[in-house]
Amino acid sequence: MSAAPAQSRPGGRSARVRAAVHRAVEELAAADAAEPLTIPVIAARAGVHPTTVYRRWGSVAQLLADVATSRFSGDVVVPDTGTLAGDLERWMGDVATDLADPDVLALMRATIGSGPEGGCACAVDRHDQLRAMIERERARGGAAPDVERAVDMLLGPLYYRAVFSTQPASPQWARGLVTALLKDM
Amino acid sequence: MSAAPAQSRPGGRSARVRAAVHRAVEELAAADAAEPLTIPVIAARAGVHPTTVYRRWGSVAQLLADVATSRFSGDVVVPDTGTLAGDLERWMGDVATDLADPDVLALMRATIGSGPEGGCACAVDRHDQLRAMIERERARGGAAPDVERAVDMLLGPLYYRAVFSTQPASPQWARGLVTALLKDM
DNA sequence: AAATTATCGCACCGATCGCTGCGTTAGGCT
DNA sequence: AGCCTAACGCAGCGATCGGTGCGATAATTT
Repeated sequence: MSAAPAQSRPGGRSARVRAAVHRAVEELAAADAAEPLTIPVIAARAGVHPTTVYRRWGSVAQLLADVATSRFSGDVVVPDTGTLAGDLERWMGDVATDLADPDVLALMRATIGSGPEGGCACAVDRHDQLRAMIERERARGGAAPDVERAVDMLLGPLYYRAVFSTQPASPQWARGLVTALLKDM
Repeated sequence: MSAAPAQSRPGGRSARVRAAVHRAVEELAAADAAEPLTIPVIAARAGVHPTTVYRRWGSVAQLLADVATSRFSGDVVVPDTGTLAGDLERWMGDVATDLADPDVLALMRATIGSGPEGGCACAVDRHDQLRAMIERERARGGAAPDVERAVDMLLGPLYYRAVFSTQPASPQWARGLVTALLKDM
């Protein structure tokens, strides 16, 4: 007998159920809060029994955090154009394009409202990506602004417009933030 | 008989009930989502019958929007120090101090999650205040940055840190954003 | 291929939610 | 002071939610 044989089973049907539930959450969050966004509703849309959702995730807040973490990680890759300005401009354009989708925004809003950890789950990955680009530029020998300052001047305005303002955050405008950041340093 | 005698009655008990419900929403939102934040719970905490809340507000989303509009309007006054830099620094310090309260943050998060209009309800007043200060400086004959740019560089980082980051937004740091904005223009 | 067991579906229960008549209280006006 | 009616409290009604046993299914290992 072994010590710990196989504690988890992440293949096949489990993965399929997980994908269906994630998709249902995104679709329901996109339907501007007309749907109550509760576990039976999510399960019904996913074609899955509510019991499964209760057992795997426990609460809507945890489910939303899981969905947000999956959604806001990995779909934007860190570019490598050779210069920090080029990297940042391309990356900001991609992030802005991703945030232009109303469905993505709705998911983000719902996640923020679900708990204190929700907001961080939407942004930590972007934070890490930004730090990676800046540290790479420094390793290359170039001058780069502080990560903290870059977050304030790039992610700050972008996410503010997405959540708090009615003004559109176009990729062109987002790229303009990069030049404003790199100008005075 | 008059045309429209008295369609509303905002005094006395109605005002008292409104204040109690608003207070209950703020307190429940501050109790980090452990409470379900539903109408019977809000009414019970306010010492008010649930029927009243259903009739006056209809849904939790509308109630939250009402509370947020009341809370994020008027508690910060537009200063008048004579210079734009002085006005902005004092104002940003006040706004940052207000946002440092975890209860205020919890209310903001819940409002954002309640509907697409929630985010705007938390920021429109600050937007107007910022525009007022900038237009006053222009009427004074001085040079002032674009309102749009000021929103991006001041409100953007401040609200981003409040919602998406774990980094504290101290009043000193918020005042520093003003000098960074006014430096390059 | 057979065994093992993590995972899912089904039926069901108590609790709570959202909402609606109806009577009562108390602001606002003459 | 007295009337009028907006606003509130009470009782109760479907409907739905969150959660629990128990058997069935299928992913993984031997």
